[in-house]
Amino acid sequence: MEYNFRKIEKKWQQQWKDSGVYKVVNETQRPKYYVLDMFPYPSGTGLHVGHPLGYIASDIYARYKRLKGFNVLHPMGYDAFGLPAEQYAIEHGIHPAISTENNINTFRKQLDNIGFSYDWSREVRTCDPGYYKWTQWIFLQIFDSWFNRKLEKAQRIETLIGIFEKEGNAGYEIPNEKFKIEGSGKKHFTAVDWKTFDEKTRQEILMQYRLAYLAYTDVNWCEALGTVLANDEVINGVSYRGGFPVVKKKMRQWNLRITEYAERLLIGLDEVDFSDSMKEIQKNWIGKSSGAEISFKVKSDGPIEKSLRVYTTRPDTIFGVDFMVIAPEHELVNEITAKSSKAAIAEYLQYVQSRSDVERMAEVKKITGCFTGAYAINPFNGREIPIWIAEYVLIGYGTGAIMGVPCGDERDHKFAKHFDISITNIIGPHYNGEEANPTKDAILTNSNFITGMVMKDAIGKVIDKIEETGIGKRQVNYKMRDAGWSRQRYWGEPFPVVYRDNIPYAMDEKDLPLELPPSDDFKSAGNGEGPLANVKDWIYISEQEKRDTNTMPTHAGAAWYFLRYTDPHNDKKFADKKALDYWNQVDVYIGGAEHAVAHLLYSRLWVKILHDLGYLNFDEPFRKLINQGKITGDSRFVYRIRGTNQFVSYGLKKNYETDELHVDVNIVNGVELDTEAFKNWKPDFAGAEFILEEGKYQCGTAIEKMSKSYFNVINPDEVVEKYGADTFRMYEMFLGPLEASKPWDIKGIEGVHRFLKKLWRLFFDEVKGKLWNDDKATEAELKVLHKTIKQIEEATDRFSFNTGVSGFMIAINELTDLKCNKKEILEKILILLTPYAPHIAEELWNHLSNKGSILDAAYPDCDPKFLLESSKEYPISVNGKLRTTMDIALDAAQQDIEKMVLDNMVIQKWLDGKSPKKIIFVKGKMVNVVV
RNA sequence: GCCCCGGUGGUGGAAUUGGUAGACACGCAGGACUUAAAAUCCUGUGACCCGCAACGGUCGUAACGGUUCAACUCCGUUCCGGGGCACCA
Repeated sequence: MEYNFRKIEKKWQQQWKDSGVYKVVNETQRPKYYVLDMFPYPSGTGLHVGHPLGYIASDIYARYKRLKGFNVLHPMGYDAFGLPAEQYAIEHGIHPAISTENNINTFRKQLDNIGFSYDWSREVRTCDPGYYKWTQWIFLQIFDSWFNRKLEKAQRIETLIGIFEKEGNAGYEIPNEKFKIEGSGKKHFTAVDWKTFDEKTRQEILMQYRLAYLAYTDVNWCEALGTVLANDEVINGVSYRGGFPVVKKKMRQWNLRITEYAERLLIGLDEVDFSDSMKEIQKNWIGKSSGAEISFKVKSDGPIEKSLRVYTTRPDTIFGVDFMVIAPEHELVNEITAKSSKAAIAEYLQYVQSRSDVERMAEVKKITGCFTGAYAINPFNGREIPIWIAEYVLIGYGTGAIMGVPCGDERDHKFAKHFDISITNIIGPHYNGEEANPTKDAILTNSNFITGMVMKDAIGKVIDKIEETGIGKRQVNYKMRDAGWSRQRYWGEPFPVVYRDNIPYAMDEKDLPLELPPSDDFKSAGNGEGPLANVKDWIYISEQEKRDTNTMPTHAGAAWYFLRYTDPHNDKKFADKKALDYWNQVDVYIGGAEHAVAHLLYSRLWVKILHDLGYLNFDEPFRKLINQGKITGDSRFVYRIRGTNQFVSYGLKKNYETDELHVDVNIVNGVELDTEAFKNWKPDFAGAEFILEEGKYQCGTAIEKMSKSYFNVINPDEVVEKYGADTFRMYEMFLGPLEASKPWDIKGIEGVHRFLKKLWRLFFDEVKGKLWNDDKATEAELKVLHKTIKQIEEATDRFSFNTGVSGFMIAINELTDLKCNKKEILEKILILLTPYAPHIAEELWNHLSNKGSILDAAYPDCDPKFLLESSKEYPISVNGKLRTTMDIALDAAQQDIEKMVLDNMVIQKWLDGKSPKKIIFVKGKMVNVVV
């Protein structure tokens, strides 16, 4: 009987499906464990071999935890809203709902092929009204909340109204500094004021506090896509999808006030187990810096009433300030510009306006600026400091104004040199006159009351002083901006609000979901409005009532789907509290690093808000995050001699003028092209002629992203067809560490396949049939078994699945050498193997025993007494008896050791009078003693 | 420029807290079975030296230096690669 993996795998996949073994219950005494994959966007191209890498890892871990006695939640679903489906609809006239459904079916077929243990009864799709009802509902909870800075948590908006009615907003600063109340023009109001405000004013004020709010903001507008993009969707001034230009545009948009959570998002990183680089990316994105805000009196043609506020992280350099720079958009520009400078400033402002973001970003090194003719007064020594405007200072960060310290900041130094501003040296010999030195360790010179102090110590002293004198304050800033939450698209969640008098009001919960209206017009309606604006009878409910024409970004559905899996069919709540409490945090989350910023931050934000509002008893969604590496493609090229249909082999191409063309990797064996297959590949190449080297056509190679257009995509279905799902699973793991990126390389797969065949041969012989017996296992065989249990368990525990696979190979090699066919041993090996290669394990288990499904087996414990040989300690002879070092180390009497020690001067030196804990032997010689 | 991660045979990669570096696999070479091939199995495989032989010697984890009885592992400097951020004051 031979290893017929096709038959075996089909049989068991069907059996698992029919028996529903992977269905998970919420009610049980067993401890829970939650293993989650990032759910995929069901693209039209299907899965390639890179996608399942993370899914296989999580499946192994989920199955492993199940064997360990945990009740494991291991679900899968689809992030099914999104731009590509809509683009596809515009190009091909197929409704997004239909193409998405088709794509999901393809995905599902491919996933089923690999033998995953998902509980498909819990599948979620973000585009399903039964799901996005709750996305909308959560959005309304966010809309209905504000962030209480005193308690550092979100609260219901009613609590804020209560405060306003009692005491006005005195202790509760409006987050947007620039906002002014209509009519009064002020930022503060009393309880009495509040009572006099009309509905519109009240709603406008509340909007300033809501965690989901409407505001006219500069958004990243992409004309080609007809939509707004979030900051993280814009890369170097162009859209991340398509690479189209993006410009700033003021639009009334929904935003999430994520900035209020900046500090908690930062602190929360300490509690979770993410990789260093992942934490680093999030920290950078949040971009916390601490320093001080300082006010400077200003003088121009005459004294100016308003003072200039600057933000600095280095108040210690206050005496090295040689100029000030304010952003061109700064509100003081007009007011302070001296008559003599008016013309020059106007010209400069015009220049700045003409510059697009792309240009500004491309010419970062270019130094431009213009003197305003005004001066700021250094409050400590009265020195007059010229104020400039320059585009390198951004209006959106800090106060939009900086103090220029050329000896300590590189940009400031270049600016000073370029405009010939004299430079004050406050760090003595640490400044060489040629380039700035940003040190914090220098001793200050020329610095009034802080002269002689070390810079980093002076920071606190200066801040204390400016707070004492009331000219400034300690200040923490974050780079992170609020998240734009409106998209001018059709295929997303409609905003569950109704506008009356242009004020948005939350829809009643019982009217949710607000379903997308049927439509087949997906082109943007122009004027910055999305396709929904075309559906007039949906948008206009009545003359007074109007809906929002935008939809939410795909991040919305993905920001909470892991909560829905706990109770996916609930139509009364987003999930039952009991289910949420039981399943709690995701214990292990596996997915790509590309979601580091957007998806993870928004998920963390939503969970924190839901936690603050009392819906969850945890405030970080993911306890541990693992980023699987990408599997890249291994492309092949052919070289066509220009203007001909002749193709020249790689080694000879330098003799001709050629064009490099990608060729389908499936018709190349190694680097050797199958020339007949090539002729049949595309009609253009039917008459191709080849210039060969040594009778073969050699292709060029390159490692690049796996993509249809590079013809380097490997479909997992083909690999599974050829070698089987178990081989595929083990091979993807064997390729290397889960987190490393690596090119797809089929060469090694034979080795893994051979291993499974070798395993099979321990059970079956083609001639003799079944081989196993009930004999008692020998000491040597037990050693192999227990060493293997230990190794696989440890490897699996630390997600080192590549060493796990190796562990099996070693075990099978050793058992083959021992000719071990003992049922007692083989049974246990099969249990260990189940997470990695479930089909073959189940099949062999079925032949071997009548104990039911292997999926119900318990993970075996390893017995330490068999592990000695596998440890790094070697047996030696002491007084004629064979002892292991572990024996010796554990021996309380220790007489033998003392005798040995007396014989060995080196050891005596190491021991230094203490008694040994552990002795290390190498090849029977003692090399070290641990005391 | 700043921040994070990494660099081990021909290749992918092992080495859990500093303790036999190179497990396991690929590839390669040789052999067995076979008319032959495939499949399977066996042997060898970091470099160099010595030798009839050895469980013989020397070197060796990007480079140099340090700590230690002992360093792929810890510390310092440099080089290279990958990722992130980037006029963020």
